[in-house]
Amino acid sequence: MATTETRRRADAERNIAAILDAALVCFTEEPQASMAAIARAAGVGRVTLYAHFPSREVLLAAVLDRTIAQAGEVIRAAAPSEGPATTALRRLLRSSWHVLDQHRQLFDLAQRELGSPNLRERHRQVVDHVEDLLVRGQQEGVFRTDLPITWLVTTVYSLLHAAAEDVNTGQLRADEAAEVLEATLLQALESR
Amino acid sequence: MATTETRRRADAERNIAAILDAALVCFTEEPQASMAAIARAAGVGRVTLYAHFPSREVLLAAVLDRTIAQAGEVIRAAAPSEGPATTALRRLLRSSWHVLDQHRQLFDLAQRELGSPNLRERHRQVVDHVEDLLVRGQQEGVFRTDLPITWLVTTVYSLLHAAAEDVNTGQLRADEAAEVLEATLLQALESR
DNA sequence: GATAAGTCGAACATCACTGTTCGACTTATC
DNA sequence: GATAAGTCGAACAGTGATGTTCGACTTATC
Repeated sequence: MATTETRRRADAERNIAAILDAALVCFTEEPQASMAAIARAAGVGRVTLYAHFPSREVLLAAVLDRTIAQAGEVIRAAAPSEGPATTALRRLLRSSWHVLDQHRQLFDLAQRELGSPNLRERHRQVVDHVEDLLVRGQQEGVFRTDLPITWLVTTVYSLLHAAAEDVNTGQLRADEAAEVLEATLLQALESR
Repeated sequence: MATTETRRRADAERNIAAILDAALVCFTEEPQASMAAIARAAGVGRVTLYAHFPSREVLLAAVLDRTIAQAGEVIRAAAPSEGPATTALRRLLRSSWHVLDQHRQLFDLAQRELGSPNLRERHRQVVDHVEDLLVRGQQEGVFRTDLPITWLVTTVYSLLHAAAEDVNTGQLRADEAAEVLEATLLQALESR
């Protein structure tokens, strides 16, 4: 698939994966994480890190790409355009609140550090799935129409993120998160 | 009130106020704002900044203290323990969503940069007002009781912050914010 | 209008992070 | 088991932030 010139060795491949894993964790839990800290977390020398990702910017972009791809897959798997909007939203929350939150946090970071105009495109592709679902719910008459649609999207992402944070700080159990989110969001979005 | 040894000169007093104003803005819109940037924003030399606030840490603490005090006053002015819980929440949102958001953001920053155990106390004093109000609403039977109270508090702060951010990015007009927040929160919290 | 208080720019030391180079070493791969 | 690919520590230069010091200057205050 990705063979530029010579094939990569197996251990290099493993290290790259370890670095991306570690970088995702580091970036999301501490946005200013240094390259040294990421290398340490990945169990890899700093030089090796730079061998694969020539700059912090490149690494961040790589992590972002990978997370966007994952988010895309997870959303597609939840089939947000199938069945009634409420049950579709339920499915989406159950399967992907965590991935969507990572995506959101990385996007915030990338926007600050890369100041990206083209980035917005890729972000849209993920956000739009949620927006489409909400619009569909409005057309079905189950979601409220008295507020701007952008605000409804914001509401979903905002509570998603809040739940993820509460899980991180131990205020909420991970297995409760989807349930609590569902109960809160469905009622908040419901049409009267 | 605060005369340690000799009285401060009027221009010094003015500069301190300008610095605190500028620091609040800088910290909330860019958490890693440098001391040089803050000094520039305050229209003051870097040395003057250090003359009044010997370190970044001290400055942040001062900004935090001031914001907590403001938040306390604003909340007290909204009389959250008077009248029905729903109208009290309405009053609180109308008068103080902006201040409460600044408080939240500064608290996040302070928690990261100062790693504060004692800070939590001061934070509590502000958060508790919201929590008390929510508990009161539960007792009155108007707010839902099927979710952890901590999550309800999180919901309020999270949407507060989301609205503030949407105002910052121009997605929401400042004069709409309170209304939109009110519509979303009252429905999300409502008991069935 | 004298004096103390305050401001400010320039320059300094220190520190942490970024990214790079080197050379020795290890390990996958054929 | 030879070779190329990959790892790694040490050491380097560059940058940008934090605090500090100095000395000249301005400005409240009595």
